[in-house]
Order: sequence, then C-alpha cells, then structure tokens
Amino acid sequence: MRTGAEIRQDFITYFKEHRHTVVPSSSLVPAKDPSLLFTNSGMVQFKDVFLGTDKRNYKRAVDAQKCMRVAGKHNDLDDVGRDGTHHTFFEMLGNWSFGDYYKQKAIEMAWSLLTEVWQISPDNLYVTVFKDELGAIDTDEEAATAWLAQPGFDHSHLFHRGRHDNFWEMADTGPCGPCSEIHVDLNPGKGRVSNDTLDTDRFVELWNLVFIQYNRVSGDELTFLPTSHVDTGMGLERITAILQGVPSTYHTDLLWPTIIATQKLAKHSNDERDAHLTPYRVIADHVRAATFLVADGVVPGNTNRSYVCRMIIRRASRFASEIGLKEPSLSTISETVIETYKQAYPELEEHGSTINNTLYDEETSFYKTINAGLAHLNTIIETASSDNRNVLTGTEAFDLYATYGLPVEITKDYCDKHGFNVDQVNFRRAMNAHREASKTTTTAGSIISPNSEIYLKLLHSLQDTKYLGPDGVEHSPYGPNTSTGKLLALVSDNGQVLEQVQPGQSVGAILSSTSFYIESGGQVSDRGKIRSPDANWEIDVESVYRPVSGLIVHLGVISTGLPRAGDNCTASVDAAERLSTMRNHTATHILHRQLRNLLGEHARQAGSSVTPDRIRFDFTHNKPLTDQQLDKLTSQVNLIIMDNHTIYIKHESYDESISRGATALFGEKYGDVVRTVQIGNDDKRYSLELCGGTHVQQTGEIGPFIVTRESSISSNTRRIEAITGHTAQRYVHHSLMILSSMSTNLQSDIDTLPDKIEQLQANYAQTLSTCENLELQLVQHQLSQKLDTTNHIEDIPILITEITTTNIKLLRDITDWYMERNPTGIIVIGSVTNSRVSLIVRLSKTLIERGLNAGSIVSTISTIVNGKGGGSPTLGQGGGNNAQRLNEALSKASELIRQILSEHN
RNA sequence: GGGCCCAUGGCGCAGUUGGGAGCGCGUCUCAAUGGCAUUGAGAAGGUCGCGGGUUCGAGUCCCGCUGGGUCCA
Repeated sequence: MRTGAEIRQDFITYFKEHRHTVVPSSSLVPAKDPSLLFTNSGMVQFKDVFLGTDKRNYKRAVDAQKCMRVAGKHNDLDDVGRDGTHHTFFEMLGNWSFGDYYKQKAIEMAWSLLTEVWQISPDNLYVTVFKDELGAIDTDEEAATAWLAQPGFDHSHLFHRGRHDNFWEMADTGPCGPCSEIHVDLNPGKGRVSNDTLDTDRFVELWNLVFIQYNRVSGDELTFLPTSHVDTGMGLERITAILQGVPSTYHTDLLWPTIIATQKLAKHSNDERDAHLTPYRVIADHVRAATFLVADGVVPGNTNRSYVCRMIIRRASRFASEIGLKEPSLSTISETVIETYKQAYPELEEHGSTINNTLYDEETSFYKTINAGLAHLNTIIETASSDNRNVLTGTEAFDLYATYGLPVEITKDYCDKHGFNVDQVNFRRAMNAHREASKTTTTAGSIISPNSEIYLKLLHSLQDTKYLGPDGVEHSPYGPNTSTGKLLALVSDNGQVLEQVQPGQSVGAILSSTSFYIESGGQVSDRGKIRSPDANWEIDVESVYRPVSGLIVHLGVISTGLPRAGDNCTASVDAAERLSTMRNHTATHILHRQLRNLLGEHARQAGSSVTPDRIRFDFTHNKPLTDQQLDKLTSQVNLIIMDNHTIYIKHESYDESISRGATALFGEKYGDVVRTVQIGNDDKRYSLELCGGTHVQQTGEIGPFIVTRESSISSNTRRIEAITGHTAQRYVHHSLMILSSMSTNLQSDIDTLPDKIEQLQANYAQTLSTCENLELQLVQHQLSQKLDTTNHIEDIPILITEITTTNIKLLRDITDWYMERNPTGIIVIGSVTNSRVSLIVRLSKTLIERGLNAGSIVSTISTIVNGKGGGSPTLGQGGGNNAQRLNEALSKASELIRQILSEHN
C-alpha cells in the first residue's frame, strides 16, 4: 500500500518526469494579498502569472500546496469533523502550464497517472466537461474529444455540466475558462450512474482540470487570452483515501496516527473511540491545521488570521474535553502531526517547540476564559433562580459568548445540568445583530488598487513605441541615487494618461529608468525630485509604486514648469533620507536577530515599517519585555553596531540561501533567485535574511540605536519602536538637555538625581502627612472650643457651627470625634474654602427612628447656598457657591431639626 | 476594521439612582505551646490604570488614552 507521503511524491515525480519544475508550497499566509486570509488553493502563488502582471522562468510547474479553507463566505467550520470529507487544512496537488501544453496533454497525463501509475480502473472513473446551460459560451468539445480518446475510457462515463460546476472564474472579471472534473466511483455495481448520482456520496470529486483561455471583460463579454493555461488541483487526502481503500480521509495514514495518539491520551477502547468519532475527527483536523498555521508564523490572537488560529485551537480543545481530556493535550497530539509531516514540511520540526508552547498556552488561556465565563453564568443562574426564572435569555447567552468567550455549547451543557433552558432563537438574533454591527462601514483609506488592465495596456503601448524594452522600466534602486532618462508618460491616480498638466497638480510620472526604491519588505519608497534642466520643470516625488510588473509610477506634485512626455529628465532620490532609511533597515535586521537570541526563536517578525524617521518592528511574543530585557536588547544591538560588521549582499537560489540558514519572512513572496543580506563575514556571520531592501555597508554607519517604545498590538504580538543615526543622536541630545536643566533646578548631580527625586518625594509625603495632622489638630481645636456652645433640643445634644479648613475629609473625620463625645447627638458643620461652601450633617443612628435624616437635611439647607447635597441617614454632605448665606443655611438646619422632632412626637 | 467586558493593597475580589475606600488570603508585630502546625489580638500596606470633563462632592457618570480579555468582519 502506498503511504500518503509516497502518493504525494508519486505525483511530483510523475510531472517532474514530464519536464515540470518542482515548486515548493508557498506559505499559508498569502504573500502581499490582504484580500485573502489564507492560501486556499494551489493557484494563489501563481495568480499574478495568470493575470499577466508577473512572469516565471518556467512554463510547466508541479507542486503540493498547503491550503486552509475556513471562514469563507459561508463559514463551514462547524461542519468540519461531522462528516468524513471536510477539512480546514489540506494539501492540493497540482500541475500547471503557463502558455505551454493545453487540454490534450493535460488530460492525457492525468489519465495516465491515475490508470497506469496508480492503477485505478477506468471503469470507476467518470468525467464532466463544460456545456453552457445558457448557450452563450462554447461547449468544451476539445476536452470531451480528448477524454473519449483515452485508452480504456468508457464513453458513457462522460457528462456535461454547466457554469456552476464546470466554469471556473477567478473573480468578476479576469482570466477564466471551462474545467473538467474527474470523479471516482467508490461503490461500483451500485447501479446506473447519471449526472445526478455523481453528486452523491457514492462518488468522490477527485481532480479538477481548469483550462484558462478567456478573459472576462464584463458580465457578458469574454475575449480569448493570447495564451492559454492549465491549472489543476487534486486533494492529497482524497486520492490517498482512494488508493489506500479506506472509508474516509481520516482513515488514511495522514490523519489516522493523530487519531490513535488522541485515543491513547483519552484511554479509550476502539469501541469507545468509534462511538465518539466526531470529536476525534475535529481534533485531528484542527490540531493539524493549527500545527501548520503556527509553523507558518500565525499565532493565536483576536484579529484576522490570528483569530482563525485561535478559533481552531479552542474548538479542538472543546471537543477534547468532550472525550474526557481535561488537561491541555493538544500540544501532545500535535507531536504526531509533526512526526507525520516533517519529511515533506521541515518547517514543522524546525518550529516544533514554538508549536508546542503556542498550543499549550492557548489551551491554558482557553481554560481560564471558560472558568471565568462559567463563574459569570453561575451568578446569572443564581439571581435568575431567586426570581423563579429558569430560562437563560438570548441576550445573556450571547453576552457570555461574545464578551466572556464562553462557547454557547458549554453554556447549554451547564444550563442543562442546572435545569435551565437557553433561548436559542434570541441568541441567533443577537448574533446576527452583532454581525451587522461589525460590518465595516468605512472602507479602508484609498488603498492603491490600480486597475491592472489599464496599466497593462499602458505598458504594452509604451513597449510598442520602443521607448520601453521588453523588461519594462529599468529599475536600479541599489546603484547610484540619480538616473537619467526620458519622461514616458504622466498619469492620474487611476492610471489614465494625462495630456495636459499644470504646476501644483498631483501626477504619476513614468520614466524609462529610475533608482527610486519601491515600498517592499516594510521599507517605504524613496522621496526625491525629478528634474528636467532642458524643459525647466520639476516634480517632487512623494512615493513610488509598481502597479504591474515592468511599470513604475512616481507619485508627486509638479513644483515648477510643464512636464511633457518625451522630455529628458534626471530622477534623484533624496540621499539624506535614503541613508537614514538604510541605517534603520540594517538596524532592523540586527534587532530581529537579537530579539530571537534574547527571547527564543519563536520571536518572529510579524510585520515591520522602516522609514527615514524610525523603525517599527512587530514580532510574535506573548508577554511584555521586562526593563532588563529591553536594556540588554539595546546594549547588544549597539555592540553589534560597534563591531562594525560588513554587510554582504548577494543573489543566490532560494534553496541555497535557506540551506545556509537564511531567515525568510511570512507574507513575502520570493522568486527562485533571491537577494540575501548577510551581516558579518562567513566566519563570523551575525545574521542572514532574505531581503530586497537597501542597507548600509558597515554596521558602524548606523550610529546609536535607541528603543523608544515597547507595546502590544494584539495578543501574542508585541511592537518595538526604535530610532538610529541622526534621529537617535538628536534624541540623546534632547534628553541630556532635559537632564541637565533638571540637575540645575534640583541642584544635584545627574548621577544623584534619582536619589534626589526620591528624597524630595519622601519629604513631600512626610510634609503632606504632617500638614494633615496639623490641620486635624487645628480643626479639633476649633471644635473643642465650640463644644460648650452645644445646645439641646429636647434631650438631644446639638452643635451647629462653622469651621475653617481646606480639607473636607477632615470635616468628616471631626464628626467622629464629636460623636465619641456625644453618642446620641447631632452635629452640623459649615465651612468656606475659595468662596465655596461645604456642609456636613452627622447624627446618631438612634435618631433615625425619630424622623431625622442627615442626607435630606443637608439636601434642604444646601439649596440656600445655591447648591445641592445628599448622603446617608447618618451622614450627609453638600455644598454650594454662595458663602454669604452660610449662616442662613446653618440656622435653617436648626429650625428644620426642631420642626422634624416636634412633628414626629 | 467594528462591538462588548475588565483594570480598587503583594494575590483573588466586593463596592447599591454619585456621599466616610472595604473583604478573604498573604505580610509584619505581640501573645498562647518546650518547638512547629495552629489559635487569638493588633499593625502596616491604596496616585481606585492614565488624562480631561460634569458636580458642592467621582472608585462610581461622560469623553479620550493605555493595558488585558472576548466576539464579529
């Protein structure tokens, strides 16, 4: 029996023998494609080839591509594991022709691989080809004829299908074409096969061959592409299940070992395992997906892909607890995944410890979340029970879910146990409302979304006029800062050619050659000027971008003159800014390396921004850096700078650079030949990264390196901001000035400033408490002198007085002092500070039943001083801003108390 | 990107239309026992995350920020 690994290799070997270039799987994180959460098919890494915006140096390719399908238009995550076919993560085997062979050859190779190499009986194979149900697009006779000509192909096994199944489109417009699907009969002899039975679970849809021949210009207009392409995809899990003759993809040797590993942990018998197959499948699928995600640098978090990663881990954990695993166990299970896949995907083993720690940490924090959520649910249930309610409202259940992260299934279980029902209809309703509310209302600020079509046309027309060679604009960002050439065109920001322009206008300038760097790898594009001495004009360039391969647009403002296509001109990069950027970029590499040395290899770059002003570096790490770590980091980076290592830049093959240990980044796209930036010579190499950016020649040029900020941007992701060169030097200077002026003001050496400040603070605290003490004594003194003015109304000692103090807290405290001496009494105090009046009424508890209430008394008398007040029955506070009427307020208090007491008798 | 929740002593938390900053554990001191576990009595420990605002008065209400949690896109 062929193993899954062998089957993957069979596929690759077969097409390699047919002169295909073996291309490695691209990362699950799509390179520079923010519209796509994850790589979800084999074509993602070749998308720009089909669009015609980029080229490869091969015409035939074969690959096994890691794919994730989750949280798409309809989130089918909840279905994964409930049957034997759905997966979040899977591998797509594909062979590709970029303008090389077409239908005939593709079909022939597919047929021969299936029937000859893998020995699948032609009797069990069925094929569909495209036939437009609307009759607008031609039927794919070419494919049909090719299928019918294959040896052993049963003519009754060919079916026609319409647009939904057999016409492939990348988007609303763009490359598209008919496709052919190969289906395998799992139950031959189960009766006649029709077009409809192909969709039943008797069949597996195994392999889709897409023939890209059209370009959709609009909803109802197709044009033929100049060259046609083949794009095929076959699920590795599916073919493996078929060749191994097992009942589902989970029973293949790709996933079954994971299920066995889980079974061991759960200590289940085989019967118990089979009775709980759904949780087993979910765990196997999700742990595999999470393992691959973490290996590709995705870390669980609360946004975007990070969130998907978290969701998968938590869902697996939830199902793990269903089979009795109450301790974190996913990280143990993932070891089996790594073991199964490490040969084909060495990154799994390389990041093994990161995967282990990440899964363990996430599962642990999930437990914490659940416990907090259950505690919250418990208090809800308790209060509800005391109100004789035994239904959890939809809002409550949803709040538990959306705010406390308690999965609704867990809520339901817990409610069941406590005799509660959950209002699921209103839960759904709340969920939908939440979805609506979350929909982005503001479209993210104008992302340059060039209409590639327009730019491609422009590129071709410029090439037709011979101003541009076949490779397009000559680009040399690594050479001299200045280049001379011709202004080829001026365009608007959506790519329309501008015939007439005026000074002050924003334009995009296309030159025959340029040395401006184009934003990439986090490094911003250069700024600078384009000048024409002959025609006497100048453009201030703000940024530069490449809408399609071969075309470079300088965005800027015309500062003087009237530039016209055809003018000779010189483009100069702002050299000082560029140098600052280079300092920062090289420093970024050192920072990256040093972070990993300091924190561990899991601390990987998760985005960066390198500008002339600063470095912003995001990386995966789950807690803040301590002061000691930051200190160590800074001094070590500076040491490396001072070691004055030489930077070596070279071009080599991707594989070669990786084998030398180069760091490749996620979300970056690399060709077969890559540019590597090495700090330090081969004997004393400090770091090696794939990078297209610009760098200084010696680390010493960087100057001082200073971390200005360390912060969190989402869970498990930290951000460091830093400065170098002139900016750092100015920063140090500025800081020293501040220190020096502090030292003058505090009359202390800089070295002893911290002590001095500490001492001042201690003195201040001491003085403050002394003051408070003195004030208290002062107030006590005042009050003690007035104690003999205490009157009695009926049998109640009552003191109404004015006291001078700035501290209202003391007024409250002093009432304690009074109450100790007159436990059954009343005291009313008025005080004036800054022309504001404060009033306090304090009375004995025993007086409450005689109708007295300190809060309401103070409330009444406060209105006299133009204010408000309130409080408890024994202590009321209030105030106002009319100090003139304080006496009036105090006598009103006396009157009021008298009145209440008499009424209450 | 949008929504919701949280931040109070070393730790875990309470704080009621805005009115005296608290509880449990821990820490320290004293006492009881020959010593410990322990028990009793007492004490220390707080910019209530930060900054504004409303108010006579804000831990509490409003706005902004920081950090953490969580869901959705």
